[in-house]
Amino acid sequence: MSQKRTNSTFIYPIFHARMASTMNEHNNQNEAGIPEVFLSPFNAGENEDRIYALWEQSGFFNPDVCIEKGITKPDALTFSIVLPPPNVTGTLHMGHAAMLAVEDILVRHARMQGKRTLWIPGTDSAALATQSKVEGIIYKEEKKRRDEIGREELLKRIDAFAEESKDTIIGQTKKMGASMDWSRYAFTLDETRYKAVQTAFMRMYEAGLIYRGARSVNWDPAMQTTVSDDEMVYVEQKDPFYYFKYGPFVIGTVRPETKFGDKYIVMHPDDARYAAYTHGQKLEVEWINGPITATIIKDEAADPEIGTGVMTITPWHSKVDFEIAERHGLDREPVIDERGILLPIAGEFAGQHIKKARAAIIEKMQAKGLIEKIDENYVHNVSTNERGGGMIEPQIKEQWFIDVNKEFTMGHSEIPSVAEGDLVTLKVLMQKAVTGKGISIFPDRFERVYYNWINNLHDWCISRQIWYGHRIPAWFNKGEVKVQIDCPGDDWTQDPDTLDTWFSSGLWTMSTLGWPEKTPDFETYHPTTVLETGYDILFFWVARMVLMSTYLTGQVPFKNVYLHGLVRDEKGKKMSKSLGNIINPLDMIEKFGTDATRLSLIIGAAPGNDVPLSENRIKGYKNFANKIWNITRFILTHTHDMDYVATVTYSERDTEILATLKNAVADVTSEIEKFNLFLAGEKAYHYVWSELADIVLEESKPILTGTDVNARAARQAVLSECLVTSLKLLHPFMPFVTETIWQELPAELRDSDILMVASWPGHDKM
RNA sequence: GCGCGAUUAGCUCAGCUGGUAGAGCGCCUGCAUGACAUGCAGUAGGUCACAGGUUCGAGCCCUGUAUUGCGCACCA
Repeated sequence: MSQKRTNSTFIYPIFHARMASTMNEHNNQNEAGIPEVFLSPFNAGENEDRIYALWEQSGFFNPDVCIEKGITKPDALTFSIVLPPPNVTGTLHMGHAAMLAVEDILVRHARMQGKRTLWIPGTDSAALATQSKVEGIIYKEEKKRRDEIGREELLKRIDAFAEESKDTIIGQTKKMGASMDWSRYAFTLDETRYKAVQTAFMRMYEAGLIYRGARSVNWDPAMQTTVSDDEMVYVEQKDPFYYFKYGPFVIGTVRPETKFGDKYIVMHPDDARYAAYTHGQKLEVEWINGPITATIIKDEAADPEIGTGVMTITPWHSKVDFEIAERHGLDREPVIDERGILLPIAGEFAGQHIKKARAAIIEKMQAKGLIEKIDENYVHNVSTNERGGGMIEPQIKEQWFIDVNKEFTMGHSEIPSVAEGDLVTLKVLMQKAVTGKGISIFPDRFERVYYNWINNLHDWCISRQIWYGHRIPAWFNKGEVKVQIDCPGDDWTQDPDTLDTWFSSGLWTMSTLGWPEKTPDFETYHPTTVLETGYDILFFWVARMVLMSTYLTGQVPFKNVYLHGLVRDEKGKKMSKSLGNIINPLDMIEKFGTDATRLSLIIGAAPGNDVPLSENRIKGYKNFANKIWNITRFILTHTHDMDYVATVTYSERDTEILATLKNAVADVTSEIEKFNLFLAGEKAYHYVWSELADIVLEESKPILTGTDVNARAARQAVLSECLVTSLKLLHPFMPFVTETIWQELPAELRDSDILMVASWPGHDKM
């Protein structure tokens, strides 16, 4: 097939001798003077790895090299961005692909603008997720549980596993064309990052912002660890709802197994039905395991509208109950242990697992006549652990917390609307970073979501009972606690707990740049220019980085936040294994090329909106890559005899074409700068296809084959300009096809050997 | 319950500070024309959810309603 086409290109026998010497050496040309590669359609698979290697070897991913080689001026504006580190054990999915596409576009654009551009790659240990994955493998293969393996051995195994799978995700990231500076690769658990975590913990502890206390936490009995509020998922479930006779009252519950020790009866102070009872009044009631002395508590937390308006509380196993108990200084007692086994307070049921005990408890209560009625169709939400899916059991436990409401005096501050010496809290800092415009969030409606979340924010429980992660720099000795990095002495043992993975993630913009040391990188690139991540991670991560950075450095972590949407299937459904609708980015790259895959994730994907993806969509952009290829072929075919130094006189139409081109450049540039990549991509696409190819090329045919030498020369110059500029314009979006073409262009047309560092059109190097 | 969105062509969505409705895909018709059939030329298809209001003028601004998605809280 390509053979046939070769023959068809013999039409322009004129061959400029000058051209031959200026062509790149590796180019094989046919007699028409254009590189042979253009005679068959663009083949992404044949070129992508070669092109990525070319970029990598050039060293230009590293801004220091760009300065060294004179590509970037040392005093140029900076553009910096940190990669949201994928889990070290993960594989690339469409969400990553979308993220990499967006970030790479921003980065390539900035680099071409001559900015001092840094994109730092890294991976996340993702403590809980990784440990549970490895534990799962070990259990499956060796039938061994955590305790049987031991801390040291398990950590060794996890490290090995992480090291092994690290290369997978890195390799896949490169496939997407991501132009990151691999020499600055960071891992959340490496030495520099560990030091940042310890330093942050120490400083916040010394300032009283981290404290240790016994509070109600979310306990996962399956994974044996606390879980943060944000990592809980609520699942709707139908359970019987029991109405029990509790003395003269009727109380309701779905969880009879927690009720053994209930001895406080809570009612709203204004509830007329119970006006006869007074706060603190005691009465004897017959209960599951015999008589109990109950106390009346009047508290507004009791909603008169719900059930009978009366409830008993279990402070140890419920957050709300815990708060009521706090308010009134009530006793609290555990009923269920950390593994879900009933404690001695349950009498004859002690030692049983709650799941099995429930039926027996109900049976006994039935026999004692304590059951008023049972509603079998009660639907309620139960909380589960997002990672692993286990039920969450509130427990009171001694843990480490970050106090978000404690007032302190602000130190050094570069945050707008926060001055040194101001009395603030962490919550206030998080708010003011955004209200003061130190940080802008795109799309801006998420700023309101962000405030909403902060207003509801509670102290953050940062300790986890898992082994993989950053060890807490705290030491215990007979009830005494010391917070320091080194062991204080023989009698001291380190807190076995590790930190919530988001604690270290919160330091990411800082730690990747070398904080707490005052490194040149930190001085140059912090605050970072933009943080790009999914809107689903606004609370987990974005807010935590703001907290950490504003407090510890007096700087915002980033000036802009770009939130992308979720990649869904073509029907708008979430991609999941169980639905079998996952589109694997690597398959798509294989099938349609990276450029097509990238574009399909950009065009039509407004920030903050979910993007429906289908193979068909990607295929459409593959066609576009080929279109660019053929535009090049056409222009090269008609310009190979061009005289690059001759002055030409433009016709009115020539000038108009160049003006249209200039407009397109201005449009695309301004949309990128406004973070409207979906519009920028669409406009570039539209210009190249509908304007350049469909109109300009078509109308140029008679001129190029005509006899008017001047008109022809002028149009040749115009088309060359259109081609070069279009390649530049498209490069951030479609780096591979544009660079592949660039490498084949005559030297006269190029202002740089590598398109990646060519100058952005209409933009002199800064 | 509180908050944030969405509702525009068959589908997925754009539409910037109000000025005659847009794209991609799909559909239909024609076309192997020397860049490209991974293509070209064209056609059809919309009371911009509904009801009011502001305005010379509203898809866009205001009020309300409906439907729908998401987040948070509650969940005795």
